[in-house]
Amino acid sequence: MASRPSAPHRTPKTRAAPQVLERSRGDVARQALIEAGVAVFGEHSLHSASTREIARRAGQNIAAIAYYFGSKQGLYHAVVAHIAGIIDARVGPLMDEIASYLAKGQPAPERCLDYMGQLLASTLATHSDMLPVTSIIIKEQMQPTEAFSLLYDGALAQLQATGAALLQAYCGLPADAQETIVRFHAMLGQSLAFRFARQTIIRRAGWRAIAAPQEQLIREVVIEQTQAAMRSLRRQHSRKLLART
Amino acid sequence: MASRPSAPHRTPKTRAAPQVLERSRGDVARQALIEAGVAVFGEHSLHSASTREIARRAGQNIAAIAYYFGSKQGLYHAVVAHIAGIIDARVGPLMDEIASYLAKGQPAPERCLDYMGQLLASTLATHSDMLPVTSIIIKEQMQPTEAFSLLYDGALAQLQATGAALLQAYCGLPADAQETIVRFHAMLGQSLAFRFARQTIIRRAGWRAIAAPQEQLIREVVIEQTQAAMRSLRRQHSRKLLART
DNA sequence: TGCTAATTCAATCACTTGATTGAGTCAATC
DNA sequence: GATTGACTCAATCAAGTGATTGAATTAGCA
Repeated sequence: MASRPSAPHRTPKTRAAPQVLERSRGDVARQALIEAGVAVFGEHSLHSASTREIARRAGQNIAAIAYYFGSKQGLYHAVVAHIAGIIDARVGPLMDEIASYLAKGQPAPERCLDYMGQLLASTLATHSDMLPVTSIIIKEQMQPTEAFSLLYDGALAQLQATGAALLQAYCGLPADAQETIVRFHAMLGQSLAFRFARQTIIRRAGWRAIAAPQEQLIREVVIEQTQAAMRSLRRQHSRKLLART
Repeated sequence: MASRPSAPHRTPKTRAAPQVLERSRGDVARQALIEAGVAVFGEHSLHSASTREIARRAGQNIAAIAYYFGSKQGLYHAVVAHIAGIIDARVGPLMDEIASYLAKGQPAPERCLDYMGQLLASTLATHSDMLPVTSIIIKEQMQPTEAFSLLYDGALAQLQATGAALLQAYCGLPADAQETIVRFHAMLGQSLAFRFARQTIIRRAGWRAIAAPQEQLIREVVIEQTQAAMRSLRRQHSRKLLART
């Protein structure tokens, strides 16, 4: 952790908002390293990814990693935070809209069904650009490092909460019940299967990749099956309420 | 690939059947290396896993890896083949039973529903013993090596085929249609979500691990939601048939 | 222009990696 | 009991690892 006397300005954390107008030379280098990091950490594990490879792809010197991020691990954390930002940019607006809709009270059942479909569809990031992102996420799922919290707190928790809220609104399940949580996670799994069990579906279906037409079919199926499960659940719940009176 | 003159006997492939009565000294060493390999390749990637670590855990000398498997990659292939055997041992008998039941013709709808539930439940291997296995599988899904075929041909293909056959029998979908394949993969995803998106559900639900009570709840939810989707699909199909007449 | 801080660079460090080697050990067979 | 082939071992190799260093370069401001 010894900082060099000539460079005491290391940024503490690169947080969100990778927007336009890159200012200093350093910001360009930082951004290039993070983007190269996404690619290389996606292809290799945290340990086997080589800083030389990352620097090479970013067009930077190896020493730049220590200079901007302190260490390889520091760069990795910046990469994971960057990914949380990507996810949030994809599904954040929708989640906010759903939250504010539900907050108004008296949600229309059909609207809830539709929102759930949109929510699952928005997690269906099968585009090849998202492949290294998916790869890093799943490594953190299976062998979480301390960087997992960046992902969870930064995006995944809100996704789970939104799903549970929709199940409560539509099916009457309490949003914080174990059953509700498990139900939404299983529904989400339908979508995740095409990102996480990627090679199996590609081989089995004889696809070369998962492109627009494939994603279209997947989206329809996932939405339809999810809504079927939700409708069935809603009927069960109504029946239970009737029986009680 | 130069073989040593004093050890020209390298086994070509360790295939399945890791049954009782280990004979020679070599078989014990081989087995120990494969089991240690499952653990270490589960925790690290193919590249970052260290042969020294594997040998240490197996209680073997490093040179034993080259001796028995030719190279680190040779050991890795043996490990993946071993995993395919584990999966097949878990779900193979059920798949065979389903296949022979369907082959008899005139399958009972309720029986099909039940089989699908059993099939998905059998893929729900959340026990901690299976963690490194799951880890290796998912690495092959995201960045397949040539070892992926061992997994796919050895177990995954039959699983997919069995699921599609059940969907055909119950819902009337053609087993080899894209839609059918995608539908079963999505259903399977409900179960896989608890193995692949492991850390998210553990955090979200506040679990310490996924043990028996958790697995019980997951199993019920997955089966119930899958059967709801299937029933809905069956109704759609019946309606379509009626409309045609 | 001159000064200073920010940034880049090649060189180097100690360390780990997979693989190889040849000598050594073991157990079975004659 | 010697011989043979299967197996184990410590030592060693070249190649690659993350990190560090101090000098060189660049940019911003006076």
